[in-house]
Amino acid sequence: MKKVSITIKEIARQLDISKSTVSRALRDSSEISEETKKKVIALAEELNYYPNPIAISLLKNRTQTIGVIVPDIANRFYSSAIGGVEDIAYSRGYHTMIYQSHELLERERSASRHIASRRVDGLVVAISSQSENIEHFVSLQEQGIPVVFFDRVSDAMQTHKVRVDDYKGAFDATEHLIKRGCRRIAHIAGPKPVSITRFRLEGYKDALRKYDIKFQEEWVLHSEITQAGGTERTYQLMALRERPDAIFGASDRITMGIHSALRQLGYRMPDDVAVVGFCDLAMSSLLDPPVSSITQPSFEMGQQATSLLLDLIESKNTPAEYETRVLPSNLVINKSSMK
Amino acid sequence: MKKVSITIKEIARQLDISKSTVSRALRDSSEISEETKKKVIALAEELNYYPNPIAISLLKNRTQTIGVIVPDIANRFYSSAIGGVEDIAYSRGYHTMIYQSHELLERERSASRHIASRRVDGLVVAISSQSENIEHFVSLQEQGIPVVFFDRVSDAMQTHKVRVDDYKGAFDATEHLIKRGCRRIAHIAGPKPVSITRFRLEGYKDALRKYDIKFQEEWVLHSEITQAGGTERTYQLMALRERPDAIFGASDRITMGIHSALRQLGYRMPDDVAVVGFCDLAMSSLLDPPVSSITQPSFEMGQQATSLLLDLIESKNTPAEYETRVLPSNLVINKSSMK
DNA sequence: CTGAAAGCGCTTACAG
DNA sequence: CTGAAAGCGCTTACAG
Repeated sequence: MKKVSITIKEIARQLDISKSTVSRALRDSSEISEETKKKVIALAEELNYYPNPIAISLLKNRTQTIGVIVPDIANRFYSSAIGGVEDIAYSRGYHTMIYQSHELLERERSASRHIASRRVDGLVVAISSQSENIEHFVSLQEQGIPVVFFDRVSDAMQTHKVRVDDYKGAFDATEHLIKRGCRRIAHIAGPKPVSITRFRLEGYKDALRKYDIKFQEEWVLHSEITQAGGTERTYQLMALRERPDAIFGASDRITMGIHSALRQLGYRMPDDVAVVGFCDLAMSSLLDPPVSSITQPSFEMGQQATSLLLDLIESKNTPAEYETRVLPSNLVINKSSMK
Repeated sequence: MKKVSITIKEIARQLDISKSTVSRALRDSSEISEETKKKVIALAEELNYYPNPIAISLLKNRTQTIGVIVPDIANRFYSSAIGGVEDIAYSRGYHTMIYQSHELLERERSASRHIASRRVDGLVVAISSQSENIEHFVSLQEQGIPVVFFDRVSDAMQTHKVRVDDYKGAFDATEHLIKRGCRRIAHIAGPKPVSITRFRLEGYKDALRKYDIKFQEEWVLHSEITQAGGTERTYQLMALRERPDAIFGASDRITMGIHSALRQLGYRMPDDVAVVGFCDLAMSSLLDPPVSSITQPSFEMGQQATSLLLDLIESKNTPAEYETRVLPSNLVINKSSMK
C-alpha cells in the first residue's frame, strides 16, 4: 500500500510561488503579505495539508516525543501514572511512547537502545526490580537524552526523581496496626535491590521502635512483586512457631497474595490476622474483607516527573541542581485491619 | 540540552572516503571491497554509530512503527492483547505506539490524527464503545494507512478483523446456567453500539430458545462497561417482582459490579443467584466466591491482528479479500455457578 | 515582501 | 570498486 501525502512543494506549484513563501505563510511569518498568507492557508486546508513531522524532526533533531518505561502496564499504579504522563505531555505538545520492562533488565536495555536510536527527546522511568545496574540510563543521559525517575529511583544517577513518601507510608501503616493492638507484626517486603523496599522497611522498623516493640528478623520476608510471591511468603509466616497477628504487605500484588493465602488457610481478617498493604484502592475494596491500604498519588507522580522532564528537555543546559520530590501517601483504613 | 550524534559524514571524513561508500559499506553492499567494508564497520563500532531512523523514514516514507488504540490499558484484556501486538511487532522489526481512547470518540479521533501526521505505518484498534461513527478510521485507510480491528469490530469498514466467538461464548455460558437448573437467567449486556454486545446477546437468546425457556425483555439490561454500571443494573434486576436466579455479565468490569452488588444485598452465590461473566481469570479467582468466566485469548488476538496488519503494510496492493478471524473462547467453571 | 540555496542524515540511480 | 549528485519535506539565513 502506498501513502500519498501532500507537501509544501505541491502547494507552491499550484499557487505558482516558492516553497519558502509557502513555508513562511504557514508559520504565519510577519514578513509575508496578508494576501499571500490567506491564499496559502486556504489551499492548505482544502488540500488537507499537514506538515511532515519527520522532516521537522530531521531538521530540529527533536522528535517531540518522550518515552516511558514501566515494569508492567497492567498494574494500575503504573497505568494511572502513565495517565499523568500523557496528561502533561499532550498539553505541552509532546507524544508518549510506552514501553514495558516486565521487570527484566534486558528488556529495559532494549527499550533504552530503541529510545536512543529513535532520537526520543527524553525518558520517564520506573526502574525494573531486576536492574541493579543502570548504565543504560546513564548512557542515555550522556547522549543528551534526559532521564527522570519516578516511583523506583536509584542513587546511582544524578537526575530529577519523583517518589512517594514510602518511609512515612510504611510508618503510618505499622503504627496503625500497633494502635489496633497488634504486637506481632510481620512485613512482606519487595525485592531487595528496589529503592522503595528499603524505605518501606525502614518505616516499618522505626514504627516498631517508637512503641518499643522488638524487631524480629524472621518476621520480615522478601518477595517478588507477584501474587504468588505474597502467597508463598504468607505460608512461611503462618508456619512459624510464633505466628504474626498482622501482616503488612509492600505492594498490591503481594497483598493480594497475602489475602488469598490467609483465606485459604482459614484465618479471619482482621480477627486472626490484620492486614494492611500498599494497594490500589479500587482493587482492595473488591476483596473480602476489603483491605486497608496506603494509597499513592500515581497520576500526580506521572505528571510531576513529566513536567520535570520537559523542563530538562527544553532548557539549554544541565540544571545547577537536580530535584527529588517526595509526595505524600495516604492510609485508608478498611475492614481488614479494623480490630 | 544538546544531542550530538555521529553521522555517516563524520565516518567518511575520518576515513577520507565518500558518504556514499560509507553508506554502502554499512549496508554490506556487494559492490564495496571487503577491505573498505572492514574499515568502515570498525570505525562505526568504535564511534558507536547508529543510523538516524528519522532520515530513513523521510526517505522511505515509512516509520517502522504501528499504532494500537484500546479503550483502556489498565484493563487486563487489553494490556494482554497489547502484549501480543508487541510480540509480533518487535519480531518483525516494528515499534509500537500505544494510545488510550478512554471510550471517548474525541480521544480516538485525536489519536487517529496523530497517527496520520506521524506517518505511522498502520493501526490495530479496538473501537471505543462510544464510536458509532468511524469515519476517522476510514479516512486513515484512504490515506494508505491500513487499519485492522480486533475485539470490537465494525461492519462499517472493509478490513481485516479479529474477534472472539462472542456468540458461542455467550451461548455456552447460558447453556451452562440452564443445565445447572437456572430458569430465570438475566443478562447485563454492554452498550448497544458495540458489536460484541449484539453477538453476546444473540448467543444468550439462542441458548434460551434451545431449551424452550421464554426470553423476557426485562431481564436484559444494557450497561456501561464499568463496575458501577454492573452494580446499578443488578439493583434493578433484583428489585424485579420476579427475581432472576442467575445473572450473566457481559464484561469483567460489569461482572465485578454484579458480584459486589449481590454480596452487598445479602444474596449468596450460587445458591440464590448463579453468576457467570466474560472475565479475566486472574481477577475472577480473587473474588469470593470465585466467578465462572468465559475467557478470551487476548494475547493471541493481539498477535493475529498485528500479523494481518503487517501483511497489509508490507504488501504493495490491497488484498482481494479481507479476512475476519473468529477465535474460540473458553468457559471456566468456578464456584459462583456450581449449583 | 519573495525567492534561490543550503542543509538536516541518509540512500541510490548514474557515471566513471 | 568508488564518488558526485539528486532527493525525501521541511526551515532559514542570505539576497534582492
